[in-house]
Amino acid sequence: MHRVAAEVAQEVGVLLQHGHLDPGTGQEQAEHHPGRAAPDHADRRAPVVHHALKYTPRGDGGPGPGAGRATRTMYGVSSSAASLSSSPRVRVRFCPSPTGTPHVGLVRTALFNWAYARHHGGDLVFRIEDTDVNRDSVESYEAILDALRWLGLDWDEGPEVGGPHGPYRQSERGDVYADVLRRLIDAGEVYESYSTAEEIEARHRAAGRDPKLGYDNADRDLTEEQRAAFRAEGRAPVYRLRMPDRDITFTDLIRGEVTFRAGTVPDFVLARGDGTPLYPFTNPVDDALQEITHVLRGEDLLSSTPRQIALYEALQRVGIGQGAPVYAHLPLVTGEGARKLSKRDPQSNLFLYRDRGFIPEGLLNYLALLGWSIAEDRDVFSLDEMVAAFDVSRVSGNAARFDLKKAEAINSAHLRALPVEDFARRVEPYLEAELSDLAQPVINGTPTDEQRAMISAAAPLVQERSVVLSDAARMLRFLFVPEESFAPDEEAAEKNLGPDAVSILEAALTSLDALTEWSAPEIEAALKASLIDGLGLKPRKAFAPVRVAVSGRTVSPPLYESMELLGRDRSLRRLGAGLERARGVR
RNA sequence: GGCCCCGUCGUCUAGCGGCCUAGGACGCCGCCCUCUCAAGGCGGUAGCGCGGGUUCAAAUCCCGUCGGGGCUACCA
Repeated sequence: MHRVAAEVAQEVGVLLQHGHLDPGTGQEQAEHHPGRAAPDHADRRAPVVHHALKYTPRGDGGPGPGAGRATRTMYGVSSSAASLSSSPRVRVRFCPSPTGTPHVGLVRTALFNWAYARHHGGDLVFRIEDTDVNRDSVESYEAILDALRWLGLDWDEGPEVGGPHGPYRQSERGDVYADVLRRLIDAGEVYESYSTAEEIEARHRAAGRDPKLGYDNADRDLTEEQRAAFRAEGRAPVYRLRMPDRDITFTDLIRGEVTFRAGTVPDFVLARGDGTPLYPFTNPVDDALQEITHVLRGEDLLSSTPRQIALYEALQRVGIGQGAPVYAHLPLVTGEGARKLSKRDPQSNLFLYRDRGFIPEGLLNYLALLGWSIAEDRDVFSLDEMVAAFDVSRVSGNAARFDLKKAEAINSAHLRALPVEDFARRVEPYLEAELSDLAQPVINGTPTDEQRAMISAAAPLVQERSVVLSDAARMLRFLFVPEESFAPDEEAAEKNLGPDAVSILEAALTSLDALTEWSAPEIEAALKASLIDGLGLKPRKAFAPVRVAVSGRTVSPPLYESMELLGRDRSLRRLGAGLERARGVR
């Protein structure tokens, strides 16, 4: 499943074609963050390298992805030194927390980060934010890896590929956070706070303020005596960052300038009393240490940005990182009722789409449309085209509703565009699943040569009638079901294999039995002669019982071709069985 | 409640002061094609939340208003 070196190398080829640096965006970075535009690439890395070396990756790595990685690095070096000095190499990250099943919103974020990195010839860092032992699971972690591989979204640093800034799982970075926290405390940036939620609320009420205001910064200036007294009571502190007493403004690539007024963001908790680091702490710390330059994330995190910016500034004062990255807050993906799509929402489950037979090309294309458009009059495009065109500043700011119908339409366009052999190969697992209800498995992992030949022959008949791969599998089913297991769909039989069908099936059987050559054109001629001309029926009426008797369904591949593929014996036998049913014998 | 974001067809969007009697796509409706279902072809339906202002000119800029959403944990 994972990309082999050749594929990676191929993709680097694509990068070489499309990966020119965009001078416009480079310029913007420098404008938005003058402090970041370090004159010298090496200088910029210097303070961080010290830290990275101190915490060498442990279990994370294995060797890098060999040739592919080397090539990519060479590419990075070969992009002109001038552009490197004026705009630092783009480094973005994708940092899910492994809770629950991968979510389409999560994938959209991954896709935009991936596309941004590839467009700019930069790096995508994949980091796992598993700091909540109560919610994280290995199943979820593996599901995320599975999802990214299935989609073909690769990463330059992270689990399984390693990299110079590991470990890439936060659960393995405890000593990093402990050390950083120590430095922030020593520098007076962070203080111990002993207030309980009840006490904070009580203080607000006593002062006539809204009790829901949140923490009131009351422990900012506790004396050592006061702290000792709290400890003597057996209370454990939490560690809070001292927020600056001024407005915090940043320029969001999608939303423009955003300002949070001084005093509206309370001092927040970085770590529990026992030292357990929390997300608002670990996330910026790792972004700083891993030299992330651009943060593309969901709008739900917009309101935590001022806290993070304050943290980056504090980190910089203690010699860690280069201040805040550039932000782009992507619009939320919503479901019914304009609400944020949640993990509880069934339609958010990525694997549901895979199980139905969405293909990565189609799903990714649709997800890209949730907030971004490639051109005024176009919405079907490849990943390569997206990489070439992607510009995060052109992403829309409004929330986007996930529309299954449109997703299906985009997917079917990609499905039809597949080379037919490719399509046939991709149908195989779905066909296996389609047939898995039978007592004897028909396909076991890999189809036999004979089965493959049948799939290939039938693929052109179903490819353009399928929206998802499971549609194709369902239409192909009748070709693979053993005769003893074959039974028409009950509902279809009810409607089409009744008394009316007797004369039709008799006539069809008679004319087909007389054929000396079993081919689609011969079958067509025989059927038309006996049913349309002979019985004087409308085609629609005439062919329905034949279709149901042979394929078991009212929806099938084209009838004559289907019968040719099924073969003379099986076709006639099924027509005979259908006739018996129509006569009420059965 | 507070802070912040957003507001163009039912949905996703194009639009960055004149090219807009607002373009595309999905959906929906009709017709054509037709052995089913699709696909394909042709046509149609439908939108700038509201009110002020700036301007010769506003969907586009400003203000207000209304509406929707997000966040508001010792989760991420």
